[in-house]
Amino acid sequence: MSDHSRTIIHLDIDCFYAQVEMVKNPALKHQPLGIQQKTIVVTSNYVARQFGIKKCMPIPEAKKLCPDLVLVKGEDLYEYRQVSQQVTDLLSQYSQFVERLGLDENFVDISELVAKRMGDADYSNLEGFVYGDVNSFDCDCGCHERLVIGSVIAQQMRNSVLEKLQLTTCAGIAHNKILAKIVGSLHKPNKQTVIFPNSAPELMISLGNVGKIPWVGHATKELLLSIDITTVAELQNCSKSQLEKVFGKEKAENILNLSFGTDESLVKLKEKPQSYGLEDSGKPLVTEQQVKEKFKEFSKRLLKLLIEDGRVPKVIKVSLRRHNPALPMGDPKETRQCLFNVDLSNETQIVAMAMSLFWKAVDKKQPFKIGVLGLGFSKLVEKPSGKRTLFEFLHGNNADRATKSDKLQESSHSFQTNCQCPPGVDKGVFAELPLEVQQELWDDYKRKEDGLKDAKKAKKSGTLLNFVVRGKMQ
DNA sequence: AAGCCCCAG
DNA sequence: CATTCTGGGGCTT
Repeated sequence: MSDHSRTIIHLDIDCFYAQVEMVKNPALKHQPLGIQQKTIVVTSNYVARQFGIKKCMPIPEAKKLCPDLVLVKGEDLYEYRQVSQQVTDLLSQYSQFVERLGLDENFVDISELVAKRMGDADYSNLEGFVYGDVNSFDCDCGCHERLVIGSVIAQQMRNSVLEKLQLTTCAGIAHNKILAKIVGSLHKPNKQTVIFPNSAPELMISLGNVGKIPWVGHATKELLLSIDITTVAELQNCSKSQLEKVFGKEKAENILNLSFGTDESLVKLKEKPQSYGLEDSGKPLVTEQQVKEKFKEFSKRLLKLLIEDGRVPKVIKVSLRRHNPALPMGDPKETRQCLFNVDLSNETQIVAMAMSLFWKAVDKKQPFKIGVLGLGFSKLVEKPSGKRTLFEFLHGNNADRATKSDKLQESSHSFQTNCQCPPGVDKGVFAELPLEVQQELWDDYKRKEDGLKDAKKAKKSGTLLNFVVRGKMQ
């Protein structure tokens, strides 16, 4: 018998972008509402869905189905990202193990909280729907009691999200992630569903096509098709050796397990994002100036995100897709990235780095047509404490005038003794900078070098901590 | 470390 | 107007 010791909630915010817009403007609540990105409706509220509006539906088609459809632009995800983080923060009151999936979903491992409430009479009545036949339940490991308590906690969680953030949600409660995610989507919107372990194989079969299994995407589906497997039932009945014809040993076992609703993967510790990126697929860009303008806009928006995050990036990445009149499916993106060894100093410098990466991918002498352009930052490291970074200095973050001028004086005393152009900085750009700014760049570079070493140590001990706390390696 | 692919919403 | 704008992880070099 597999392990049922955990209790996991999957929480999914109903039609997320649309709900955020309805909170901002309650007049939209009773109108059909679609969120527009470029030429499509990416999501819609439930009023609009009654008209048959679907995810990623082209605007003209949506308007035909529902002439009164109200459209709100949602290409800048900034506000959605903020509300999403508020939800995750709220859930963190229930457990340190909260894992985000996109902006509108969270897994929460509430095993500890459940253990504390076991035996409390108040927590003995199941909340919400149950998938499968409760009477056929036959496991005596205590999972039934834990999941019932889990359903009560899920209801409290959803009440809390509704009260504090005015958002309705769906929840799935199960002993693992995949089952929690699947059952949560059975009753929508604003409902919750629990599944007991013995109903797992039946739930999985009810999905029908293997593509409905979470983590089985297009590529995996095609590989399964190549060995004549299209349904979950067929997958459950196939042998591991058959799967190993097209998958590696590990992946084969993993997929077979998933088909039975078996999933040992852990809910990861809540973490800040590992990267921030922006991209735009507007009209094709054909001149250097157009590309530069795009990068400038991205830089502004990314700087805002990074200031709020508080960490600084080590890597800058440019991504692009060449405009291709060819067929719809493929998304062959090219990326160029490099170490970004200094703190972000200003927009101009970021744009300059982005452009130099751009020219690594695109031949400067040839005409070009860029369909999608993106800019991102990753390898985010904590800022050294105490001293402000150049980044904050130039953006006036938490800086009073006296401190600023003190800092300049400090710098101007020492710049001649110890200052070079740090690796990763354009030598020409560096030479143009005021001497005290050059010094600041160099100091920041040295601090970052030290910070990186610390970060590596911290990562190792973090992993060890997980092992000690959870008894398993992530 | 860089670049691509696959997964998700 | 014709699948958007993200973010995480793995594999190969």
